[in-house]
Formats: sequence, C-alpha cells, structure tokens
Amino acid sequence: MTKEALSKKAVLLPGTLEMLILRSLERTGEPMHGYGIALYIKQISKEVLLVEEGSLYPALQRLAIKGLVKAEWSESETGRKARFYKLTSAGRKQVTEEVAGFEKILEAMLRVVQPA
Amino acid sequence: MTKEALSKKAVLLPGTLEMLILRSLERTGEPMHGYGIALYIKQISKEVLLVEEGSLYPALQRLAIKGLVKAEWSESETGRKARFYKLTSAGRKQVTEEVAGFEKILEAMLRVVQPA
DNA sequence: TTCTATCCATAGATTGGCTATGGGTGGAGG
DNA sequence: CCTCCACCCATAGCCAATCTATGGATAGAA
Repeated sequence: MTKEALSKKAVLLPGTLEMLILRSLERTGEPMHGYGIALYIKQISKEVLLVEEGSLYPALQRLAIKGLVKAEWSESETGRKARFYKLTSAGRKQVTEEVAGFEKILEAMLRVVQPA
Repeated sequence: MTKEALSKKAVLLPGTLEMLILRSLERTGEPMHGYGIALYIKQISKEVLLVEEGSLYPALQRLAIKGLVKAEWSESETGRKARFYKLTSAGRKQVTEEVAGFEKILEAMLRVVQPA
C-alpha cells in the first residue's frame, strides 16, 4: 500500500460507509486496521472516496457492536499498535446482502439519472 | 392508516433525493407537481425508489429556497389545485454538475464493491 | 528537533430522510 | 347520496449517520 496520508475533504455517499468497510475487509481477506481501511478505500477508488477519521472510527465501533466485525489490538506493519478488524460470519453474510441491495438501488438510480 | 398509492416503505440513497427530483424535472421537460414527481421516480425506477411525502415536500421547499426550482400554483390533470415546479436555469446547471459528480462517485464505489 | 505520516478516539453540530399527523378535493361504486 | 380511495399539500419532531474540530501518542525521516 502506498504511503499517503488521508485527505482532509471527505467524499462519500451517505449510508454506504459501513458497506464499504465490510467489503474492503472481505476483499483483502485479512484483518486490517482503521487507518489501513481508509487508505485502501481511497486507493482503490482512485482518490475519489475519502473517508474522514471522524466518520471511520465511529463506524467501526458500530460494526463491532453489531457483531459484524471483531476487533483485536496488534502491531501494525510500521511497528505501532493498532486495532485490527476482521469480518465475522455475520459480517460476511451482511456484506453480501448489502451489496446486492446496493446494486439494485444503483441500477434503479441509473434509470432515473441517465438519459434514456 | 394506510393510504397507499404512493409508497409502502421508502427506499432511497440518502443525499440523492434532490438530485433525483431535479433530474426528473429535467427529463420530463415540463413543470410537475410533487405527487407527480414521486410517481415518476417510482415508475421509472420500477418500484425500487420510493419517495416518502414527508421527505418530498421539504426537499421541494429546500430546492425552491435555493432557487433551483420555481413553484407555481395551478391545476392538475385531474382538476385539483397543485403546486407545479419547474427548473430554473440555476437548477439546470446544478443538476448537470450533480449528476456528473454522482456518476463519478458511483464508478468509484463500484471499484470497491465489485469483484475485480 | 522538528515535522510528517501513522494510528486511535470522542464531543458536538449539521444534514436530511422518516414517522406521524394534519387537512382538503374529485370521482367512482355501493 | 354517501363513503371510500386516489389525489395533493404540508409540518413538527425524531433519529441516524456523517462531518468538523479536537485531542493524544509514536516512529522515522529531514
């Protein structure tokens, strides 16, 4: 992963952050810490989706409370302590459903938004 | 309790309602009243996007305050009085920009969400 | 040693959609 | 004729989720 700081200005569709986080964890397949998740989303979206830390950490908390991710303190690649998150089986199920729902809504939105 | 010609339960991506309204007005090309806009969105999205009246009318107010639409009382196709909205030139400009931005974000989201 | 990137976290404001509720009218069917 | 339903508008109060702002701590580079 490129070493690049998080940007200041957030861009994001409200209501999709938790899905993005879960999907990131699913796709990478390994536990990630919050900061790494934000970087991952930023990079894979080519700098378009920017997650604010003040949005990110509360979202991770919510996900943990809901039992969709499990958190564990460990050491990061750079030698700092960091909280690593991994999907639970409930989280894995959830992300599948959410992505399906999202794609359905997207398709519908495109029907309204795009020129026939 | 139930008065269901319009919606059963609302489904909508938060933050996109105003754009949907503006785009509907743009695409139909003629002034529409609120109820008609909601029906239009419902139909064109094939019953996927459902706009609640309690979301719709405040959104129309906001759009009018921002000068993106202009409202005028008139008579509906069915002979009732209704408030017809049409795009202003500012609104026309706005919807173009918003749709472009939205499509950019969508594309980015798909890069995160969809399997490579 | 200072600066930047790496990491976590929370309080408070704001946005904006939802629920619930209110009212009024025209026309079709009992 | 009367009732019901589709048609229309609107607002108050709630609540979820994001953003802004701020705090702290450390490793490693400049």
